[in-house]
Amino acid sequence: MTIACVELDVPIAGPFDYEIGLADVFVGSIVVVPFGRRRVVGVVVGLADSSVVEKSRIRKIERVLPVEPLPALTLSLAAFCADYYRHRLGQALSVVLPTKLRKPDFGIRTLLWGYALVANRAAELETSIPSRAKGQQRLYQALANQAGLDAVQARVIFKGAPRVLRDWTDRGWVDKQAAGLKQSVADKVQGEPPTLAPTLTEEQHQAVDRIGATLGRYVPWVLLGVTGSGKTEVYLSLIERVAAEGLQTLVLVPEINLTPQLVARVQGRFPHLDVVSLHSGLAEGERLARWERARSGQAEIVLGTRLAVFTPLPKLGLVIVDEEHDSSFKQNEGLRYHARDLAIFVANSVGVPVVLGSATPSLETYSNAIEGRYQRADLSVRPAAKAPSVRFVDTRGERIEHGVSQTALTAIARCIEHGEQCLVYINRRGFAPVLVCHACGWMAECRRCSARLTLHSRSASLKCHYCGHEESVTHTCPECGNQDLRGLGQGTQRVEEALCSRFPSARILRVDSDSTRRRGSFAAMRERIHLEKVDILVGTQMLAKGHDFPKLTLVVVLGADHALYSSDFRAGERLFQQLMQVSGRAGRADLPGHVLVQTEFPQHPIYASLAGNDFAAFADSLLKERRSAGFPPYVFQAILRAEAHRESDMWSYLKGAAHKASGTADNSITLYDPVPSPVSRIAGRFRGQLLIQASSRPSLRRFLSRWHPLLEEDRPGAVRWVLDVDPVEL
DNA sequence: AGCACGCCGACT
DNA sequence: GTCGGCGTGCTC
Repeated sequence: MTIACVELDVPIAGPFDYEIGLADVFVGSIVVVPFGRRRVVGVVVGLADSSVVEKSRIRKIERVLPVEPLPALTLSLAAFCADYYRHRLGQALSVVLPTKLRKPDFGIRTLLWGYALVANRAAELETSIPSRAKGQQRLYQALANQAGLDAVQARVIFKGAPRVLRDWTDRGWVDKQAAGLKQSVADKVQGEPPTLAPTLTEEQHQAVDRIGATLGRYVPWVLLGVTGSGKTEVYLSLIERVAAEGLQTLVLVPEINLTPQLVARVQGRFPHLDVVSLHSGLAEGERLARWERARSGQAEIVLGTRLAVFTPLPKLGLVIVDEEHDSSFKQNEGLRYHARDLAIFVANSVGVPVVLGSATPSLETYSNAIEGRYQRADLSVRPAAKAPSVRFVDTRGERIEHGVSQTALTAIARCIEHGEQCLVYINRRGFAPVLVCHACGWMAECRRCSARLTLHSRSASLKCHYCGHEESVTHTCPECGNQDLRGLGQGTQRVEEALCSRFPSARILRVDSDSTRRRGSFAAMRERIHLEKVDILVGTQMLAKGHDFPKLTLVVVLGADHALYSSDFRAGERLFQQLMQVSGRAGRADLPGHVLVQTEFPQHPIYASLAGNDFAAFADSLLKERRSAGFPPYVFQAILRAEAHRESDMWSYLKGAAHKASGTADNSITLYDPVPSPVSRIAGRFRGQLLIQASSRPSLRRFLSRWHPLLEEDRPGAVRWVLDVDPVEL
């Protein structure tokens, strides 16, 4: 075994062969190798006695990073990703590694070096030491007597040791080797007050028992629990059982500010267990330290966003995906994976159950449940509250004031009078305010993107949400010279202003990404809401998810209809999920909740299902539609996305790709024509896409494995392309 | 992807 | 005369 096959984070097909030398190298070892004129980190994926590469070209592994090799499961997960999502293995492996481990200099500073005399040159070294240099002599004696020293010991013997040892190493008298890792970053222990497990409801109990009975083998579960039914309690009970066996649980959560709450809850419940959370807000060192705790098996509970699915867990006993329908589990750049699907792969490989929890599962998951591929456990009772009543305000028959109907205003007024809290929820998608000329119809658009600029009245600026471009508001229409430019559309700011003037004495809090950034942390806002220092909350997306606001009894939904116009076939599904989620915020124990949805289409089937609080009816009707229209989950999709500065380059590339596809596809594949992307130009690049549909997952994979290698052939240099397998957004 | 080599334009 | 533009070619 003199050759290591190493995968690198480079866009060329690997693996690359390297000579092993003296280092201890295993499959899974993370190594630093010379590559061209630089040094890069790679992962050893194989060992061999010989290589087909010409001997003179093979270089040597520089060093092995001072961490344990990646376990086989992690390697096979990366291999699956590479194959399924048509990505290079080396790049997939790089995604798996914590960022700290992607740097060739990792461990140079934290590494503890060991020094030993080079046997046949010891005499030479000894004679070189001047008789005055007592420290050097002591150092030499120690090296000779102890057959080796690490840097810390050496320093104790003689303060100038590091310098001298480096000098001796350079002269070849002393050998330097990694002797281990310096003490790792200390973990922060959060002092959460311990909480007791509540008594489970009959339904929760049943769910725990049924799922618990499948521990130890791969069984995919859908936990369909209406908002407020206590899914988390089911998770906690299962985690407890798994931990009692000495096994680990992986909990995946959406990418939101909610993670700390869940961590606190889990830690509070299991004060004696090691709970590790992994999310994007962590410093690199902290992330690595936590990753290490998970990888070593020390942490019993690993809770994190999509990236956490790659954490090596030696004693995995259970996987939980909370809010499994959430689109933040899909990564939309680089390796375009779906963490929920990978969680299923992981559970299947290890042989443990996976629980997909949601009040509104994705149709993919739901159809798996009703067709019996997944087991299903339902929580249909809200122990703490009744389901909210849902009403619709037909905006065609109403006077609308800054986007808010009279009916809604009246309801808000009544809510405040009762000393209760109210949430005005704005469906943000494409709902941002724009600057419009009322004389000629001109709208402020981004010069580099096919998108309108969003008006931020507070900063008097126009911003492009796609390329980040920002300019100040003009007061004169560039088309017709008119001075009467106005904001159109209900941004959260406008609604806030309107509500302020209508309810001058009410305490109004706006929660969106802008206001959160400016007014401090999200946690502080939650605190205010909890202490009932807020009467009216105005916000988007951020407010929809899993917060328990005690006095919230009224939810007003604005801009829901936007989803009904969308070209994305999933828009309806997403709207329903959002509305169910946000309605779930309303009402607690003794205070019944009300939801008011403003719409021009009160009789639309989506709204009817929402009023009945009936996910099943909604999902069944959508599934029927999807089946007859030939959409997922009944077909399997991939999208080739291309972009170029010159539109014609992009089109000719996509047409070429379509041509290659038609030569590769069998009759299970449907090829569509290249079309412009929904935002057809971003930052000056024209974007188009080509949709592929297959009647089965295997046939899609077969097709992609043949088509994908052709996509790089005769590509005009200026064209960039990516393949998105199982796209979530069109 | 990086990184260097290389071959043409406007500058101290 | 050089600094620097990005085309093109290579990486075990």
